[in-house]
Amino acid sequence: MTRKKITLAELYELLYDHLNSNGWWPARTDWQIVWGAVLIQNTNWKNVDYALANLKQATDFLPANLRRLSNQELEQIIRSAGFYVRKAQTIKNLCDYFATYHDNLAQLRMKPAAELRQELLALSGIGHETADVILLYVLSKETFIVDVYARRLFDHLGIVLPKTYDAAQELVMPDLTLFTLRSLQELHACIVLTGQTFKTEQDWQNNFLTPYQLQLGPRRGE
DNA sequence: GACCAGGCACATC
DNA sequence: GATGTGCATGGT
Repeated sequence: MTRKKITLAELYELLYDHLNSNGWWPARTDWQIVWGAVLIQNTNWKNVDYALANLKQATDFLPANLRRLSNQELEQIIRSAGFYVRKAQTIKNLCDYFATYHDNLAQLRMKPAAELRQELLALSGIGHETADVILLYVLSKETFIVDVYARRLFDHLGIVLPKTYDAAQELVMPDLTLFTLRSLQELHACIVLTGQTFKTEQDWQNNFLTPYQLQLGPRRGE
């Protein structure tokens, strides 16, 4: 059977209508999002939740308080999230970075997205995905997060994304012009939710997305 | 007990 | 640039 071709915007509408995304990164404050973005790297949310609860207790998520902790202390606080030596160092690196802006996120948001991305990627422990999470949810920059959930969903909709992060993102980027910051956050939330909703191959075989096939817009310069 | 979960840096070819 | 490996916990 042939599947109906839909655009990314149409896919977003389908996801929005069928899933209760409640649309946000699960966190109350900007700082909590930043630390959560690091802690979630190759881990599950439950383990991260334990670590975040400890971190809130110890620091209220404030960078100024985090800086007072030794690496060893921080490691024990976030231990449950796994890879804790590296993640503690990464959080410290972010603290140093934010310190150069006096922990003023409003000031950071005034800088261009490309510049911010470059600065974040220069920090050890911050890769493309983590940088994009911080850009999209904390620094109010419009971007598309290429995570395993996005790859999996696109795959089931007939599009295998390129292996390298930049190439994958570039392929999706032209279609993002129709999205607002808020809807891009919602889109990512919905995509994550598909991954959490459809776990087995069976789940993917028969669901509200089955009749559709994604068609992305032309790439720049083609 | 094996396998997995919203990565990343580094070594090697 | 592509591919392989170590990092570590808690749930199923």
